[in-house]
Amino acid sequence: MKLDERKFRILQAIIDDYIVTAIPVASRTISKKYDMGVSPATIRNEMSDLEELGYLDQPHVSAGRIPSNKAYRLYVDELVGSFHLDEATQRRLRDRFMVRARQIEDVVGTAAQALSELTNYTSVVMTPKQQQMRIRNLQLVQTSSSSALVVIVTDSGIVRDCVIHVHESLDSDALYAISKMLTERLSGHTLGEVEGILEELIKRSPGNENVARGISTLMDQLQGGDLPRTVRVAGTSNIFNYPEYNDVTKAKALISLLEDKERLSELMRSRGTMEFSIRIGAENGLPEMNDCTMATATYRVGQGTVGTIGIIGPTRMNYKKALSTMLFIGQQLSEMLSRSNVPLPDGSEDTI
Amino acid sequence: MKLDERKFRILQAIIDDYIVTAIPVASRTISKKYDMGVSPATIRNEMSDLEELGYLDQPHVSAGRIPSNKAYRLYVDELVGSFHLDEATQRRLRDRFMVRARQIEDVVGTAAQALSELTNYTSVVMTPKQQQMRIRNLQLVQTSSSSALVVIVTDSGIVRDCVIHVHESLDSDALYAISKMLTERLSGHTLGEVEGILEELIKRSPGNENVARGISTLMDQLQGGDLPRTVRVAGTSNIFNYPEYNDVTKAKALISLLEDKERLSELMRSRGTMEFSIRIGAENGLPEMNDCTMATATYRVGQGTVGTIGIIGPTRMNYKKALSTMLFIGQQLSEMLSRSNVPLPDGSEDTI
DNA sequence: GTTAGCACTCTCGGCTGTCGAGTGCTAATC
DNA sequence: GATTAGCACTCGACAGCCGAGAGTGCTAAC
Repeated sequence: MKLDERKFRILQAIIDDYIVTAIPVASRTISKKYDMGVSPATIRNEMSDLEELGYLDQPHVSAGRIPSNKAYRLYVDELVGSFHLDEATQRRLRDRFMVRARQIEDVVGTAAQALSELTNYTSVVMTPKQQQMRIRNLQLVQTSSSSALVVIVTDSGIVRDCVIHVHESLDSDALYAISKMLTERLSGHTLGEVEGILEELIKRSPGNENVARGISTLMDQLQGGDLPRTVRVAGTSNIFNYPEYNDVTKAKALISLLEDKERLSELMRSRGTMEFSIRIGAENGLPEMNDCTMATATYRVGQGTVGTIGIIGPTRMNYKKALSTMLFIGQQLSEMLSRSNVPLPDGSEDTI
Repeated sequence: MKLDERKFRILQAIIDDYIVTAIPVASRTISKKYDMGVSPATIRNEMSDLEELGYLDQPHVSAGRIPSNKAYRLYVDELVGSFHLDEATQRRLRDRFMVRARQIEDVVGTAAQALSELTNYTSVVMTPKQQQMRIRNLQLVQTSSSSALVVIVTDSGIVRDCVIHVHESLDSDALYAISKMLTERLSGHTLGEVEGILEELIKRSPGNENVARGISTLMDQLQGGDLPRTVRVAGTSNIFNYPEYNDVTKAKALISLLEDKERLSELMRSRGTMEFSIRIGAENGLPEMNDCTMATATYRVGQGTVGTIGIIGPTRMNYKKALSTMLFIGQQLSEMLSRSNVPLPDGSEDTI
């Protein structure tokens, strides 16, 4: 049996209907509401075929049909490429991203917020691995007589910092001198390369061992090799908008997952670096995500560095809207973080 | 009718029982389990009196009694002063706070996490107003040819930063010179005083107007006058541990509140600066908090600056445990943030 | 003042019957 | 051969009912 034109249209209609109503779709509904030009009985025959083909499920014999995950898969595969966000929303989003970026976490927070508000689903945004970022500037700032803050500015204007111990004999001027020296050596290199360079530095000028080792340890932290990267979640309570999560234990399981940043970043990391990925229901591989779809997309910071942005919603999510919003925000994020100058709004007053 | 010794003991027993079981307490339970030495019938008479006095409610005629908010109020008032956390937990908590503090947000995050894990309730921690913090050091770090990061280190080792525009003619050395000058002028002053000082600076040396104005605008932001201050929430999913929130709509309302940082900080701000405050049910003034107790305590950063730490749980919360944990963590937080040196763990290697 | 005894009330779970929605099948029709 | 009308059938949702169990309030006795 093949999936001919009409079967496909019927399947599409069923999915469209189910996405908004969340109740099993009856043959009569399709026949009337979607103007198929055939009677319910015919639709029923087709539906029966579709069920046999694995595209439809039937909760019980006297209920309508609901799309199976296989159906959603077909549906989104068909959809791919047709994602376009209306101009008005695009404009509004662009404005929203015209803010000052400081720590990458802030930008990521804005993105998560926007994404969940626009889609009404829960959004998850993960900061990228930072090995590929290039250092532009490094500076030590005295925080007490024996500690200093290392501030690293990367080529995309992103700032990272960390407190380290310093020897008491080093005053502010000495730290500045060290900063200049380090900036000279390290600028243009990626965070990933720093370790090697510092090692060499230690070999060549043994006097500075401690400086180098300090920075090196710091780098490890900043790269966050195996550490859980920062994950921002927004719109958690949105899951209650969907009857799928009227069941308290289900809701609890999902919310617990959203709170567990480790598992969540594991989940997102497993998507690899494909431009985008959609996992429907069991494809996610987690029991608490069995009636969820998680869609993710990557964004770029500079060259080669990727972060992940995603949405979590019921399998019957409004794929078209959700995905186009997500992809657009991902683009915006990439653009904003890859401009070598952090943009400042026009008319900004705080100029020195 | 007065609340004599025995009535009080009975009330206490009812509350203790209800706190753990969450089911209405029967006269027989009290008589047997709490060893009152009188028969259920006597207890019933007393309970009847207690109900008349407003300390007990009865869901329906053939159910046991549940404590009213008035009862909880009496109970916690009686409890005040007897909060003590066992040594083992204290030790564990102290260890947990022996980490590197950088941004105040990080410390606050740790505190929130610890509080929710230990109590099994939801925790909320708000960063303090920062007007009262004293500047120790200020440094400008070049982030691009036309922008710089202002890093401010306060007397408690807390770091704040912000990006500002700078004139293209200023190179790294020039920025360092400006930093030194500003540090000299501003160190020892509170963030709140900066504005005045900068104004004077502008008057005296008109050449530097832009510098000063830039920093001043920044200060406004950092103080966050009326801006919502940072609020960290942890253990959201804990609310599902309590049958009070088996109702999805209730859970949704509360979780939405927890997500709305503006309302949440408003709620916490309204507590004033008392050492601690406990609001039971309707005392919170929000419909979604009607079966919740919210307990808050203040913590200090340096002198005069206070932040708020709090827990949200069902009205029948385990007050003794919850409050002693909260108060202890508040203390730890104060201590850690008020030590003028940010502590570093022993054996730390990253020393320059 | 305390308590035993008992009638009374109310909730909860299980069971039943009805209603309505929707299907599957068959036979007639195009 | 595809489509459709008609009808029997199935199943879930819902309301109503019943009995069991929990717990009280009251009364009368101690």
